[in-house]
Amino acid sequence: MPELPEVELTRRHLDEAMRGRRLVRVSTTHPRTARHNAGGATEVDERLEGRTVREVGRKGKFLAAPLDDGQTLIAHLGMSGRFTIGDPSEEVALHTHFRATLDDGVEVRFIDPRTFGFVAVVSPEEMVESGLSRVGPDAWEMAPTAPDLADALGKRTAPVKALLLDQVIVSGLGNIYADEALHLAGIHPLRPGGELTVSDLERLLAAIEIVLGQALENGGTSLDDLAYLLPDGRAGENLERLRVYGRTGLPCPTCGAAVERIVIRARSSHFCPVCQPAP
DNA sequence: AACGATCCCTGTTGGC
DNA sequence: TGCCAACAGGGATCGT
Repeated sequence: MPELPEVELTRRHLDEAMRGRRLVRVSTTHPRTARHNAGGATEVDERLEGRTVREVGRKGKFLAAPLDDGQTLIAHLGMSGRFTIGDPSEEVALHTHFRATLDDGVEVRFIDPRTFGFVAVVSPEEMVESGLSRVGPDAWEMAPTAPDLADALGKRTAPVKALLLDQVIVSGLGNIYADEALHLAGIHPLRPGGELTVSDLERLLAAIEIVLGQALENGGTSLDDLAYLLPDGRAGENLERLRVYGRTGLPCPTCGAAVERIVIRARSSHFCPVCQPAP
């Protein structure tokens, strides 16, 4: 699944290809991909065509590209979305829902089998109304300090795992890296968020930085099913570096105990029962 | 307000 | 071997 590292690697490729480029022709071909614009695919295409991309940025798992007229192109990879950058003559892959031809002849495509992702174009006013304005501090670029995080968690009673997935508190973590960071920090996923000490949170923030940094260095995590691929078609190599995610029953890399799996908020959580003591 | 459940979707997997 | 139900999950939405 694309989480912060995969989105960031995608951003770098898109910025390289799109910065300063004009969108000559845009074609959105799936209604769910355009669902965040009331006018659907037609509106997305019309509002994007002719615009020039200033740069491609990112906040959490959202890609946000400001345009020359003040609008912003927003994209989310959902759980199966990926971009490709290439020649318009290349064969169009199944589940290609968005295509944009740039003024240098390059074509950017969005492929998303499960359609959890989307492409949207918003004005500054619409930006305020959109979910993007509510996205919290980016876990990589502007991670909060431990005291700030303690403040944000307050007396929250929800499991820390659920709170890490809440993009309002810290943005960019998904199921894989949340599990990985909690393991590295030695924190059980069911610990109530508000009960974590500043010391716990310092270890957690350090773990998040390590886990995300390692994933970025390794080109992201490509699961074997709906493999996440970089825009250049390469697969990430971080899968083999995962410590607990998807490793139920296998030995914990730290102590050797069998990794366990439980369900929290309808999401699988993997943890070591020894290194991450139950609350 | 906070929390938890439900829904969306389709490729893959596992059980019979 | 073949079929089909179950599973995976980010975020929006809704009920409590």
